[in-house]
Amino acid sequence: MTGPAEGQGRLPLDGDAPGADDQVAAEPPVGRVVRVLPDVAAIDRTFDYLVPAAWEADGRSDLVRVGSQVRVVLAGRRVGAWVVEDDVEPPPGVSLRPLAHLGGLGPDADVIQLARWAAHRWAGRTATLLTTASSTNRVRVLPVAPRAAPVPVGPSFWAEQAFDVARSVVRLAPNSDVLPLVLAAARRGDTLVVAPTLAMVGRLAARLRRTGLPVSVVPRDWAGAAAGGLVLGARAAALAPVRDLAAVVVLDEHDESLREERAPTWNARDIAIERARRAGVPCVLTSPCPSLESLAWGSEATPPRAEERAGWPLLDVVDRRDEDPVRGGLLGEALAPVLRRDWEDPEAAADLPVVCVLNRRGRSRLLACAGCGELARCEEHRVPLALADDQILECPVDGGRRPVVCAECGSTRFRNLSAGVTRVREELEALAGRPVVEVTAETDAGAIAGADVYIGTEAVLHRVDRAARVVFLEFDQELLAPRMRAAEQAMALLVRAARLVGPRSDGGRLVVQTRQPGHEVLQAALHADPGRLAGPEAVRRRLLRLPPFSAVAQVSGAVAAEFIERLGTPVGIDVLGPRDGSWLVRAPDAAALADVLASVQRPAGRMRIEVDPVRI
DNA sequence: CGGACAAGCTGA
DNA sequence: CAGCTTGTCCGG
Repeated sequence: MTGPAEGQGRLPLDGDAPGADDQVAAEPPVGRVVRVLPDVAAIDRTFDYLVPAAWEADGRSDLVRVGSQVRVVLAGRRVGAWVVEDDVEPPPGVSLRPLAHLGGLGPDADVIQLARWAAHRWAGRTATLLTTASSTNRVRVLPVAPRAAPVPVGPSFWAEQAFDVARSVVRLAPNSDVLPLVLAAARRGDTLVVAPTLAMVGRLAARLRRTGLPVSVVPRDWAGAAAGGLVLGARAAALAPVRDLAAVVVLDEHDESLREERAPTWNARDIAIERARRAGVPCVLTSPCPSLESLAWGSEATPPRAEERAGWPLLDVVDRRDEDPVRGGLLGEALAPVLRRDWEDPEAAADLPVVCVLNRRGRSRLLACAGCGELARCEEHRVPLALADDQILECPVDGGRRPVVCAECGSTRFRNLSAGVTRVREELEALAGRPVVEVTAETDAGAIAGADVYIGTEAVLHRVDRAARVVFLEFDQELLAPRMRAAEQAMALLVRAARLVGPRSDGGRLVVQTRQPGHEVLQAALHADPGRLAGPEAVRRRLLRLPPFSAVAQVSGAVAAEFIERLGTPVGIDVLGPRDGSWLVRAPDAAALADVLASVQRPAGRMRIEVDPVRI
């Protein structure tokens, strides 16, 4: 058994039926009793209530079903709750109170079980996930089930094939169309489609509706989803109602938007996978750059080389080591023609802007050798070294120190490469000879319109729809970020940019400035072959016993130390830290990690458990 | 979480 | 030792 520990603070397991000792039922009949899970922070257990006899008369009792939202009086106050079991035998000796109020219909028994699984998997409360699984407005009657419409036959053989295996990872170039795949799924019956952003969901829903298929977008149309047809949504859709689930599709499974940032840090991809497994239906993940987690989970289907190449833009790698290391700023000579839109076909993309990306995120300063331009980096951990003082270079991973000497040429002079967006904007303007608009996550939409050149952090890639060129002014920040997933995250940025500029056949082109032109991420994008990154990355992760070859949780907060102490070091579990007040708990796999995190009681006080942390 | 209650702290 | 604070427990 891998279920949660029994007893206080945990929901009963399947088959953990009350009244196991089957005594004579001598109690007087009390009427219908339901088990509810209150939506109260710090309570993760169930309570039993009577369905009021008066509800029989007006039909309200018919709406008391597993999943229904109700209000109950608990410890003297009215709180929201979900019915999680019907017709239960209450434990002896407790006086039952009646339900206080009926809300609307909620997630069905399967989704409740799924939410319980997810709460255990990510070490959080079931109620948090049930909130996500529930309608935002009250639903008492489901709409009439839509008539099954004929699904148009897509032109793609690969789309049909994807569903012949239970676990499929379909690699699709950034500018490939996913519609054939969704149609192939819809041909099997009610399908759940999870995408990272609502923007993507909206575009896809509009196209599907034009084919005449019944489409519900959650959370807006929760009731429609429950009634039947295709169900689309962002990450919360993984827990949405689907009438008769026949297939599950997760688009852009590598995208970190599929992961909830607040604890429990559940990932919609992993919930969708589990949901399909429980329902015994095929699950297909798509991505231009499949995550190692997905590749470990399912079988990868790759498109023909020519087709995949066609879906990527061209990539211009500007090797900044060649530039004058003393005089050169961020903006080398190679950028001038791009910024002045001085390219072969001046008509192409005439109305589209040039988008420049400069990530200040992480604030890690890069040091480049003043002699040869090589970056100061730790060979062992592949991260940039920081200047501890004037004489010492320090590795941010293990604190290892070495003298300020370039590993390539022996020079002892280094230059700091940091430069803020604001200053660079002015330099860009001078170089481009036209206005340059700065875009950050805070820039309001009205200010973003009609400029020829934009500059911003990676947020700019979310704020602009199309571009003639995307230029990464300083990509080494991404490639060398001291995070386990730095390479995958850098790849995801290139994918996003690739969609802004379009495929190479439409003139799509990316420009990346780097001092590591041979880096696997750049080689993968250059050759439109993400396998060139995934292969070596998997080797590294396996060697370091990092996910997906283990499962990790980060424990932080005021009472983290006490929690870690209670945890001890069970067999097969590593506890690393503390580092900056937080610990890492590592287990062989996600199930073992969940079990160990649930094996001890949490101390009272503030604590955060981040399962599958992104920034380790 | 928030109410109930018990165990500790203070002050005249 | 009342009156208050702080801590711990528990809710049907």
